[in-house]
Amino acid sequence: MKMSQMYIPTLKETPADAEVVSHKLMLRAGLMRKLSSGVYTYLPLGYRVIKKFEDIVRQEMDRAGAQELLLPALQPAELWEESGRLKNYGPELMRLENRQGREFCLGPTHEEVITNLVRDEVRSYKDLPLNLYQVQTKYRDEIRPRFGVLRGREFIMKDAYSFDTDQAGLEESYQQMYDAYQEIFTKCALDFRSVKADTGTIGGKDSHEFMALAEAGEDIVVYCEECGYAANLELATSQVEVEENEEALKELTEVDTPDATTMEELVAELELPLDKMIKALFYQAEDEIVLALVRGDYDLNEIKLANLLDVVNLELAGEQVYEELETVKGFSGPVGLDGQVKIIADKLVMKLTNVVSGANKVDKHYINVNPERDFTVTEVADIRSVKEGESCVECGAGLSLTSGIEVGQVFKLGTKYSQALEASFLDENGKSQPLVMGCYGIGITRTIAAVIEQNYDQYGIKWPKALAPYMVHLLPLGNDDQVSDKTTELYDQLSAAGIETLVDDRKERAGVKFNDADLIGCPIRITIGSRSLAEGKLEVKMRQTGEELEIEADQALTAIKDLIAQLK
RNA sequence: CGGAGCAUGGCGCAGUUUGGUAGCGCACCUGGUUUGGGACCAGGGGGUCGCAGGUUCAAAUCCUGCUGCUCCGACCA
Repeated sequence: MKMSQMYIPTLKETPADAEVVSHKLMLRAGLMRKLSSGVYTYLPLGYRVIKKFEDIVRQEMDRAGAQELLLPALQPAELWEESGRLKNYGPELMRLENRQGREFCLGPTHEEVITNLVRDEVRSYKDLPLNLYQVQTKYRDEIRPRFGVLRGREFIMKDAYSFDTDQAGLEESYQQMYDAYQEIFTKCALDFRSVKADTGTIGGKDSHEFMALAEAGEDIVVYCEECGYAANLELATSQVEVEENEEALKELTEVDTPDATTMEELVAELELPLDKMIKALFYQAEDEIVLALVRGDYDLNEIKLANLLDVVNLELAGEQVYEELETVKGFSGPVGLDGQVKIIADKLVMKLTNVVSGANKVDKHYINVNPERDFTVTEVADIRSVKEGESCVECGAGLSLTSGIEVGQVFKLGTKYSQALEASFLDENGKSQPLVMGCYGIGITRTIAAVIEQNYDQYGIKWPKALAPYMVHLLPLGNDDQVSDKTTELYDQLSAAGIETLVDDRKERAGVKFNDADLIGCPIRITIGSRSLAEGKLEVKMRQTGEELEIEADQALTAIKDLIAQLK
């Protein structure tokens, strides 16, 4: 393709509102433009990359036995009412109304629609297993879109749904998808990990996320180098050694702690370490009030708490809760509240001796608080977030934490949707059974951004072979006839060989062409200049490695094929 | 939703404090010179200063309301 005929609006300056690398480079390299917050137009070059990735995904999905279809983005709200998610999905769901006042939503995911389809069409176990997928634009009414395409209101996703007769079938379908995902992300040369994950509002039992490791990621991956354990921080667990404390129990005493409403202030006021304190947080867990306790040096893990309580909506309690329980924000604690409210304590809290907690009075805390003696709890559980260096539950080695971008997730849904939407089939005995489902998503646009986050330098993008918009970028320099003849000849040869090639035939100076080539990031750049051409040579620069070499002009095609074979 | 900020030509910004006929760089168009890492000279086009009110002889500038966007937080398949 000739650059003079293609719309590739590169930017010399970085747009002011771009924060992360992938966002900046996608704008600068002319891959996309913003229409409004979290909504982007994909320009020809960007759309090429998207199609490249979609094709890899399609190829692997088809290979795994899934069939492509296309479901509507516009969905009737009743369907979501039926599954119970109209409420549970909450404000994230992009809702709209037509002129008759009929309610619709724009699909953030398609469990309802696909289940609705399948319940009408699949009657017999003979039709199963079935795996259907689509590549589609999804919508989420994000409170705050950010990081370009990493968190948008509109984004492209591949989603697949499997239907099986029983749990064993689901396990198999799940494994097939899991393996396909490994294949897909490996082909993109992504540095990724599959991790155990929470299922959130999608629901279901087991789930894995595929995480591209990158600074810009909004998720935290906890992993063990020794045994390969890996989980999202949302549900990661660890072992923590606690020394048996032989200390004698001291008398519970109320002390003055003026204005010490945070853990840090309390540490300063009482001159005691964080691990000698109990952090007490009130939560509104749907209809119930819960007091959650963690050791002072830990963060409470809300996902773990929500899962333990089996609620979808969990948020920090409001002012009226403190009034009802006659306690004070910043000075709350479990002493005296047991029996009045459900108290969930982290395991580590129960091992504490003579520690500090709020006295439920303004400017007062208790010292020498002891679990069991001074308060009892409803339940003891793991509700803290793992910290770096703690021991792996599988093998005992030290755990590491790193940030990741979630590029894919697989779920064992089970019968959640098939029961809610009454999607069943007749088994061998003529008995009606709910379909056993799985669902499997890949964020197409997000993966592109993740790939850029892992492959760039100060000059621009360094595309891996599989996603490069063009494999070869020809840069003819000057308006020498020999140069343009050689360029045309090589372009024709490459095209005939099926090698996608971009030719910078613009009337631009060398510097402009070099800089745009670095920015766009095609793996192989070939400079055709009169200087080296006089010696029968072409200059090659490999974008991924920065390696520069010369090749014989009349053997160029063979040499380029070899170079392509070496690319990652 | 809480806090902060921004909105001036396609992009990046100055001008707003102290009201007086809208400017710079890049990009774009024309001509010329250049031509291997974002050229130079000369000329040129392009802006209801986010929107709506108000104050004033006079508003990009002051006041009120609204909208959009960005950042921090909360939230988040």
